[in-house]
Amino acid sequence: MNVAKVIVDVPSFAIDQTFDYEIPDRFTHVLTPGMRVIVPFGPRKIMGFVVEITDTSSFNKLKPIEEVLDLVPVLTKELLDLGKWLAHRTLSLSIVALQVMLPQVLKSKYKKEINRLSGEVLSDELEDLFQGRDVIPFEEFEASALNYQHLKKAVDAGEVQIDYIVKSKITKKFETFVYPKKEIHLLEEALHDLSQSARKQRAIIEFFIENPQEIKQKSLLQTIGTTTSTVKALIDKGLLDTYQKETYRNPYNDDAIERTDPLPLKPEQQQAIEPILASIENNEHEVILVHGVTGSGKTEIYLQAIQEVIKKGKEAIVLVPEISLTPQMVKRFKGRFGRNVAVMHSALSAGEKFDEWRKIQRKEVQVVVGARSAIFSPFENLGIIIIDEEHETSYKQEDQPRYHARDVAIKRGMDQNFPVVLGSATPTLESYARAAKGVYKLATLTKRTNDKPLPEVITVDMRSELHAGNRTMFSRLLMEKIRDCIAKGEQIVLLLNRRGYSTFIMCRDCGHVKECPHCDIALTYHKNSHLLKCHYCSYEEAVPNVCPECSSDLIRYFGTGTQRVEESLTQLIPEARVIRMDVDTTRRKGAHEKLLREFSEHKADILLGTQMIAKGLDFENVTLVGVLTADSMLHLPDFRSSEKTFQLLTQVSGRAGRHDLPGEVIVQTYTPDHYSIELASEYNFEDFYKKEMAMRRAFRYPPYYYLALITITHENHVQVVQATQQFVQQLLMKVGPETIILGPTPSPIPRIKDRYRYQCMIKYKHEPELRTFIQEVTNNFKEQIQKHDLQVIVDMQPYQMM
DNA sequence: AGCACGCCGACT
DNA sequence: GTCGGCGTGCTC
Repeated sequence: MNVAKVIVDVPSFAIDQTFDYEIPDRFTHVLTPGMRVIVPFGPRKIMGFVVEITDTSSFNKLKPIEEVLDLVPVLTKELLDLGKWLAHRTLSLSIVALQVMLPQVLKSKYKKEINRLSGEVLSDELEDLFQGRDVIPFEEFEASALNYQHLKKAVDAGEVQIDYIVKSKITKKFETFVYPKKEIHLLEEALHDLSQSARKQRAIIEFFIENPQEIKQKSLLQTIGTTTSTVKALIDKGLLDTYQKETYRNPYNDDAIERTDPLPLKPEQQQAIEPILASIENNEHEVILVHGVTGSGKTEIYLQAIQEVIKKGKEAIVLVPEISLTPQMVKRFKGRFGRNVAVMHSALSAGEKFDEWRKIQRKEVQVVVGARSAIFSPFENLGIIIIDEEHETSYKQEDQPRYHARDVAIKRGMDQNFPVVLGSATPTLESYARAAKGVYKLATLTKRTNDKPLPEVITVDMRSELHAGNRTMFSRLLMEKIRDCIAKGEQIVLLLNRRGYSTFIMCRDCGHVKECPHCDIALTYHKNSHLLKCHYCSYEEAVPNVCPECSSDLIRYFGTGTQRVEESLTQLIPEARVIRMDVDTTRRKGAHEKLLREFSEHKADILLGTQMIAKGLDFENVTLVGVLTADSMLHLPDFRSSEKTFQLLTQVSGRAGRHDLPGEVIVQTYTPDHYSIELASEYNFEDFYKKEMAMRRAFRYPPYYYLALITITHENHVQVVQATQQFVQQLLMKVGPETIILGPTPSPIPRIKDRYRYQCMIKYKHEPELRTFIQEVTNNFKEQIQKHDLQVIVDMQPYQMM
């Protein structure tokens, strides 16, 4: 018998295994592993992935597969294996691991319908519900006053039947094409017969006599300057016809991008590319860390390495942090490889993502440039994976499956024998330490390609500003420099490092801070809507006029949102034209690019923004970069806070003076002596690395120790504390003596959406069975999880301590 | 997850 | 008696 092993779309602990199904004869020659199918599961129908095809099953009665959704597998053999590995690595459900590799539109939706069987007479109540229709959505029944018994009777009597529908969300895009239905000489004849007054119709016929091929209706109408009514008239006359053709959406207009040629490499670049080329040449897996200062030409190295890969007929994946932030980056790749590039990015619509994904699946491109999830691109002949800005935290997915794209890249590289290139001006300590140990190869670029020195960094101690009576957020030096700059017609980038801050409201009399009633976190004030919102649940409320605690009307708006900075900036320097970039001003699609374009066209003097302006931007005319609050991250409960501060300062400094004009950086801080700020201002990565490594060693953090974070949540405070305590105790009995388990402690946000959160942190050096142990202990809580709604969240390499 | 089944108290 | 609420167990 033909048997398919299927991972079904039920995200549950108890269902996390394959289920066997019989393959009906009509599918035997069609069905291969990696395809999606619809299978009966209990009383319902659901989607599942075929992971294996065999001829035996230990079950004696198998249900048949209902339907096959794909003609070509959506997951390759490699990706199926990768999914298995991913589920194990991140301790997540197989179905979740497989789903994450596919574009959103391939996920299924389920619907329940009540179908009336022909010829049957229903009860008056049911007739009312159907209102003459044959099928109604199940929700209509649920919303009605009828009870379930009533429906069941009708089902048992064979009057109606409940159908379970699997809906695939595929949205292919179609465009209308117009083509001549008659031969040219017949068209010429028709031209004679057409009335002289039908000028537009004549124009169209003349057009087709010139170019008798099909043409996109849209462009035809544009060139002629008419509307569909004209085309329709000609169709009615039998001269033309139209049809719908599937097309790709084109979010980036490739044709407008100018092609570029490889640039000659400088000696340092040449040295850096050697090991990469060697690894490509020998089909040998190798991780190469390219540590290069900003402007040292890392991208050109990537481009030329990819060129080599393409020459061998293989494919390349390039990961970049957040692509919409760097349209310049996309342009560089499209400029070199043209239509051979697919772009995968979170700002694309679901349909656009699907189109790009299909270009990869159909092998129409050899290069993918994309954000984190592009690491799962279904290439089958990979020759290289490049991760640019390797230190970026966005490569770690913060919900299930909690994977790090770097780990996935290295796994694919090892299995398929190709190099993985990690590039950064500020590598993570983990990667740099591995390079130092010789696990990775290290290539260092110390010179900028334009031979200009890195901009000078001046730190300003904001404490002495305060002592001198300056209570604004701008130091006197920064003000002076900004005015200078504007006077010279040069531009400024101002970074407000807002992480760790938010705008909240506080009563000045009693100190009361308005918090979310469902989460233990201060509500954030949104000026546009004049509402207080919670960033963790969807709660929002109006801003109170008086303090709810003490009825004082002295309510103060705290924190330093970009809006407030913008306001005080325009107060201090009225002539400054400011572009503000933050979540509020970039929410709309394309808003990002628009703001950046305006700035590059010098429609503003100052670009003010959060982290999103720190990366990858390149403006000729920017000579001054100001960091308003360099230390706002330092005090967060995060062992990486020094590293993140160092990285951010280095990145943002690289934004100044990239071209002919020399640049300058002003860093405002309350802790000018902190090593991450001091060393970043000297561009001294080596010393920072040594210093930070010593700290990590002392406090037993990565890269000396591995981490795992277990968070347990429940509505009841006492139960969470108890459960977490038991979890820690049970785990302690299993792990080795070297392993440290900290906790239980409340999570940094102790309550979200009315659920209390406790966590424990595991620090370990060598614990090969840890995953099994965690699974075993979690299993002991099975009952509490299934019956009492206890939640256990495991994060194997946490980046955020929440 | 989501569905059916079955037990139990409540209600006209 | 019948209705509906909730706990339990199962899904190839």
